[in-house]
Amino acid sequence: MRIGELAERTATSRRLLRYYEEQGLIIASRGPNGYRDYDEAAVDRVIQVRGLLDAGLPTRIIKQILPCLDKPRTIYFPDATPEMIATLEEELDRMTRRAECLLRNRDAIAEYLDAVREYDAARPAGTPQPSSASRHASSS
Amino acid sequence: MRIGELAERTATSRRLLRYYEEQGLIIASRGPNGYRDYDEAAVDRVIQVRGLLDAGLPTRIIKQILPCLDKPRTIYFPDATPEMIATLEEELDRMTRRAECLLRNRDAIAEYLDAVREYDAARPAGTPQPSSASRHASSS
DNA sequence: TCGAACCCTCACATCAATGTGAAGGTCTAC
DNA sequence: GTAGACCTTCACATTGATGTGAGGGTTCGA
Repeated sequence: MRIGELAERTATSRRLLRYYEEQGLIIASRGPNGYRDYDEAAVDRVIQVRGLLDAGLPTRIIKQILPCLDKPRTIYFPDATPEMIATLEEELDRMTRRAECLLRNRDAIAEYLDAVREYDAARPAGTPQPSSASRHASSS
Repeated sequence: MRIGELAERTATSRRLLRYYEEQGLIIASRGPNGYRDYDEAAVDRVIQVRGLLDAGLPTRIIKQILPCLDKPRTIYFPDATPEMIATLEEELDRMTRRAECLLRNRDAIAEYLDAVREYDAARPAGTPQPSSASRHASSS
């Protein structure tokens, strides 16, 4: 498929696809006219890249870890340099911490929303609003 | 405490602290000389902001959700506009998806690392490396 | 054969999160 | 009272992920 289709199927701008290629995150063969040519797998690949990017990893890191994540359980240790293993371990850590933080804050938001919904349910439309509500007390 | 101490205690540059303040993420009172003056709670606050930032939320959003996350279970619904609730719900979703992606990829990396370690354990130093290993087959 | 809809590269613009440094005030200790 | 270590604001630089547009080729259908 050409870049336009890939862009549409991954909800990613052409510009970004070219950028990802430039960063070595995806590869494309070229037709005789110079047009990029992608295979089916590129769709998943792009989606994964976007996921990692959205998860906060920089392209530099994604490029390093991507080969280890190839879906068809390809175990190819040969080019796993110790340096790269170190990067992976580090990033694993960082991701875990990031996810924890994310979930912690997410739960806090969810809790808040629940409380708000309960409040709204108990006090349907038109109920007078207290101009300024309970202020906090204890620290940290 | 003054900005220097806060910077040290949160491992955040002074510049960034001023930036967060500019973005409305933290507040500081001022001494008679114009120096910023932070209370104990600022430390946690900054750490939380950094966490959210690291989790991928832009300052714009953090500013909106931060008041709902105040630790001492402060329930103050009055200023929870419907618009803000919507933002929260949206962000909640986004965070959940982000966390999922993060964990999915983290697990994939962990799995890979485990496999590598097993491989290394079975084949201690000096074992000949196959120049190029198994390539994948199935698609997607 | 013309126009629309693709594609290419190149390059500059933008935005958020940061760094860095200049020019200057304040506080403290010697 | 002066040096050093703080602080202030202002402003420009940078980096990574993107947008946008110019200038130009290709493909295809009317």
